[in-house]
Amino acid sequence: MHTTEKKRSDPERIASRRKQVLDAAESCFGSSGFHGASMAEISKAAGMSAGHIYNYFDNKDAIIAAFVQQNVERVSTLLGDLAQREDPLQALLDDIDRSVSDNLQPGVWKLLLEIWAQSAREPGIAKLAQDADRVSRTELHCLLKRGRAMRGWATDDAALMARIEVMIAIFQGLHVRPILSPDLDARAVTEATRLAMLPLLMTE
Amino acid sequence: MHTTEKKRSDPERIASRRKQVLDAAESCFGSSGFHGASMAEISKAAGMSAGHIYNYFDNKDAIIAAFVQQNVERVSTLLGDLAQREDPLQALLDDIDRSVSDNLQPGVWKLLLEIWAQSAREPGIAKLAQDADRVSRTELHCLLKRGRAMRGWATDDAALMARIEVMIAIFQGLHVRPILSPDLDARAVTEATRLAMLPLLMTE
Amino acid sequence: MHTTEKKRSDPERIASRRKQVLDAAESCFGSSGFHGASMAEISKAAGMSAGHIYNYFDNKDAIIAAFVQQNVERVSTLLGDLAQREDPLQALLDDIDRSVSDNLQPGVWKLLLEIWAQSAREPGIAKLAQDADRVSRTELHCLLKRGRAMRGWATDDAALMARIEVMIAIFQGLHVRPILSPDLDARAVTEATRLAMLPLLMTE
Amino acid sequence: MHTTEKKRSDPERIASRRKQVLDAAESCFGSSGFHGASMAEISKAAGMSAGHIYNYFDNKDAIIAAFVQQNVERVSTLLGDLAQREDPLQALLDDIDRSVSDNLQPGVWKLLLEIWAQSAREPGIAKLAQDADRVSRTELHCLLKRGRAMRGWATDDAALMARIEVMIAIFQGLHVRPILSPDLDARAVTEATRLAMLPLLMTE
DNA sequence: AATGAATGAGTTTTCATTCAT
DNA sequence: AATGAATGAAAACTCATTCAT
Repeated sequence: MHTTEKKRSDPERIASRRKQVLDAAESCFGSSGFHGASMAEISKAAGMSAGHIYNYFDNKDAIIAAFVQQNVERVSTLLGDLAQREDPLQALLDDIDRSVSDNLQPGVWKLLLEIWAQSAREPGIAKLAQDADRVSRTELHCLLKRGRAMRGWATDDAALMARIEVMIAIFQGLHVRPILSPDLDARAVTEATRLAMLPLLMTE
Repeated sequence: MHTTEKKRSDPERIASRRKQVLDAAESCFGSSGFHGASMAEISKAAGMSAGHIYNYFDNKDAIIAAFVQQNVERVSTLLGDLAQREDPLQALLDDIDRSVSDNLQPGVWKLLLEIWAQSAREPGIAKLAQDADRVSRTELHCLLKRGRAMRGWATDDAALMARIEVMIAIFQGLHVRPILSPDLDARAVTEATRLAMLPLLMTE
Repeated sequence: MHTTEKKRSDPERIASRRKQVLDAAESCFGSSGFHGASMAEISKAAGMSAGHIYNYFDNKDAIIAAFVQQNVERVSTLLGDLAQREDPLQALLDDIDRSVSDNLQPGVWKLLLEIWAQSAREPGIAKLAQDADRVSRTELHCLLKRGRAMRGWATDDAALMARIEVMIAIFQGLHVRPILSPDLDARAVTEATRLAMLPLLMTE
Repeated sequence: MHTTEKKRSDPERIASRRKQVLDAAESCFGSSGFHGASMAEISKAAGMSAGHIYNYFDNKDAIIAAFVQQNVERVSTLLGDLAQREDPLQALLDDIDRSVSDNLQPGVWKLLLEIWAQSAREPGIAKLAQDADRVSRTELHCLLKRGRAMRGWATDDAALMARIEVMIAIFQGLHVRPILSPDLDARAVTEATRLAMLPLLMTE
């Protein structure tokens, strides 16, 4: 049991255990919300005793924070893809189909709403979310600036940033729609979204 | 006992007491969220014992429900104004300045997020919010159809409804932005919003 | 309103109000038990505000006590009837039919059980019930002694009192039976009761 | 950790904890009644925090139910003894001394009254008590029928069952007597009880 | 005499967190 | 490393009782 290998405590075992907890938390938070999910529930889903979780996280808030961190980082990944593309403006337009239908998926918006609502209450959570959002905005700003440069358009940084705010608003707003309008027509909404995005992206 | 006024029992005293509780709840919900706000906290803010609140509301959920109801009804009022205007399409465009800065007000978005998150969890709350949203959508649909008719444009109902979804998404998304991007430039965002709204409103 | 008559406060109006409350209490106690019946419930049944009841009773316990008092006194009335009869032993036997079916009535045993259980907890209530029971026992003892004298039987007071205890036990036990054995055959039980009573009454 | 014993988790530790709670409940229920006994009181008597009790019982009602179940089962044990005896009729007569003095024990009748009163209110409790009572009646019916057969007596089932009802009524009534007549003469009552039981048991 | 608004103490119950093993 | 028994603080809610009117 203690030759030298595997079981010996620290390096990646801890990371694996934390992931195990965060995955369990994701499922619990999704069905019950941050408050509604009890440590007992999470520990059962994680296949780990409640007490043991405290060896990996200081307290429940730390789990929430780590979970939020993990989720706000996901967005960056998406932007990374865009950065690879030749013409980012066109790429964004082309991706609208996929983005819209992604955003309308339940299970996604449930958790995002939970995160946003929590950000509105807990400054600590707000900071995490704001930092990630700022990074995304900046990255997007770079991309778009490049795309505009390709087309020979001058860029007013403040104006472009405002357009980015509205573009993100559209997608984040689309997260809210399925809650309030469960029967919306996803295909038609995709069309309309493209209509709104077009001037934001393709106008000098 | 004085003239005819206040004190003796039922008709509007109850309404006034309920309002007193709902106002207190609004402030507590705003700072602590639905779950975080305790009845003790609310009762203190309402200047009323916790036990007494139960003479006006069956339980805490009933307070939340009444609060949500009150807030989702506010939107209808706004649409009522629009209905008065001669050219609703133009009116919407003209109002963007005000709408955007309204949506960026803190205290508004805090509570709306709370409501949306709660709708994602509690079917009862979801129903309230969905019903109100449906009414607003329908009303808006009427208005826009009329505006389009004035211009001699034909209307594909499904397509128009999808545009409405996106327009609402923009404004609801703008509620989320100040949480994640507290330093955004409201003026510039207003401009960008107009840019996105234009094709949704003014395209055949 | 204040000529001299009626409304002028004290003498019997108070008694009438108290009765009004006690009647209401009887119905509430019957359906909810002493603890389960709230003052609000009682006050509604009495057609009187909760606060006003406190002008006639010091507190809820006083209502319970008065109610118990009222009920334990009822028994005395029944014994009064027997005292009129020429041959009390025979009278008791003759009355078994009626007594048994009385005791099996629901609504009677519910309240009696409540009273007995309360007596087992509250010494104050116990005293009321014990005093009334002692009076009944003594009265019954007199009656039976007279009946035995008529037959020329000598009486060992202690032994006769013990028989009385058992006779009362039979009837009080019959109060319990319908709770535990809701389908019992009342006619057949009457027969069996007579069988058990006979030696207690008619043996030298 | 020592040998094989106690400490580690489930099988009988839970049973032991439940018993610990039920014993505490017995003492609290005895002095304060089901309603009067608070979880705080019970938890103190059980030497366990109130919250912890909820790991063993769903809620207070479940404690009451388990307690009632435990108590109504006790009766069956007594009947089991009788079944062993050669002549059950004679055995019942012989046991009257012991049965009567058992029934007059305080602490027994307190709790039984509580149970009966609770049965009169809560259908769930009523069912437990009725089921146990039915079993006892049936068992007793068997025994007596056998005893009668030994003597060559024919048995009218309904009539015999009615006698059983009365016999049980006598003993259950004797539970009530000490509350209302605390100074009764136990010896003399035993004699009188035998007098009443005799025709119920020994008559064709 | 009468109301019912208002209180506050007390109830059951939940749950994050700790700690002996 | 891992458990889960145990705690204690807080939550929502109820209700007898009081008191201004």
